[in-house]
Amino acid sequence: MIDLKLLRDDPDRVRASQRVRGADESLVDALLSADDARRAAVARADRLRGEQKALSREIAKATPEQRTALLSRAKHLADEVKAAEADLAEAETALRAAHLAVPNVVEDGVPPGGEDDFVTLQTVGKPPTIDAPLDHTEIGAALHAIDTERGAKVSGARFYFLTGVGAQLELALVNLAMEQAQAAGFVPVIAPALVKPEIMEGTGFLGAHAAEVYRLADDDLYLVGTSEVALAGYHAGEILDAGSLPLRYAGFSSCFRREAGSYGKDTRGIIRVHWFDKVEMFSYVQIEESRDEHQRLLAWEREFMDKLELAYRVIDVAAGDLGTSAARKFDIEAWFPSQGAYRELTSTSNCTTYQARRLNIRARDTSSRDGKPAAIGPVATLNGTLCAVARTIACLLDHHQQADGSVYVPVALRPWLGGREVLTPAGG
RNA sequence: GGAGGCUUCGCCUAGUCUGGUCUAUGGCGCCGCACUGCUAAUGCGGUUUGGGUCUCAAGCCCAUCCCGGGUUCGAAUCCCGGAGCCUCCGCCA
Repeated sequence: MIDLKLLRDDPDRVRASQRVRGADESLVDALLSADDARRAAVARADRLRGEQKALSREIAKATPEQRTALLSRAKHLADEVKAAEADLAEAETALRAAHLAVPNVVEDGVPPGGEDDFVTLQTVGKPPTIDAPLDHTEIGAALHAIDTERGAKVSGARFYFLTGVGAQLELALVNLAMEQAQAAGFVPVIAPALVKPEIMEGTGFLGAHAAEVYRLADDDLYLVGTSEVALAGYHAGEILDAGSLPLRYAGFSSCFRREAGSYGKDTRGIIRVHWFDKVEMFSYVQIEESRDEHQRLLAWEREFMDKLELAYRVIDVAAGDLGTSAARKFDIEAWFPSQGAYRELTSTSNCTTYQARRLNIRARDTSSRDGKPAAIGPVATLNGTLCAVARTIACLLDHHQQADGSVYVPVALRPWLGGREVLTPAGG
């Protein structure tokens, strides 16, 4: 949810944000009038409740003779209070709906436009040149590392088994990612993959992308599409000590996505699947720190790409392609030789205070008190992929394939793969 | 899955039976001030959170006793539903 105070003080800024997103500007005015309506309803309900309180105090002190007269007045007033409270509840519901409909205000400098209007910030490394490259499905099959046929037999389309060196690769990547995160000061976390509706809603995944999310109807729980959800919910409803910020967590969990509406896209292999494991970075920081933290998350993502010895580019995602919660987003896209294209491997978003407002996560600043009450305000939350395992494996096999059918193993991964420098097809 | 107990403003706690200055008690912690020639002791004051109003300062007002309903002029207190925690039984990796 955006800051209503900002909206009242500077509605044009919010309108401008809607414009670069290609979103509906009239939502801003709808929110403004819903805000006015709620405040009017609050004023009226508060006034009536005040009268009611005063009157009921009189009744408590009144003599039995006075009481009868006061009671009839009080009964009438109670009806009015009830009606005013009903109006207020309605106004609050309307405000919340209007509030949720407005996405985060984009950061200055975000490229305007849609999916294809990203700006490439940096290109790193040289894409390998291989004649007639195989794709990761073929390589994975030859290595007996990826079995999508049996994945389909057991669980359906977009499921897979990682076997042998494929399973080892997952563990190697997770270990490498967790080791790097811990060295950078992240608290390692194994997070639940099932969450309650209010947490899923608070992180913004039940809005426009609700169809992407698996729901367990019998238990009213949702399967997370990323551990961002659990890591954001971790401090929901809490007031953090500002002195303890930044708080950084590296969460490992399975991720589940229905991939509704992506039929026919990446149907081969494990680039786009219903389930995969992921190591996700998540930071809670003061709002003034959020831009710098975003750069740090990007730097840690790049560090990981460098360890995997991949050629990649960093893109500044255009406003229209940002999620609801994000004020800015950087993606890292690595080179897939078999596709002759850069494909997204990681993504980092600065959600500023938008997500924290929804989840009611605040910080108390006790540093500059001088007898004054401590300042309390929402924190900024940021997230970034460190390693989305399945897609990263797909990229590694594709990117590091050799002419002889073997796959080069990046130096950083070798300690977890028995020191192997190449992966060789069985029997080849 | 079955039975019982518990949930109060950071933590602990009084209050719930018997509805009305509960405008929520006390302790700890924390903040400020005073005093003693030092951050210890003592004394005094302050200390939930959100919202409304406003010369966005003080003040005033409203809400908030796990959550949601209900009864009532009036609910921390009574009734119904739900959540979480604990104990025991059952089941289970």
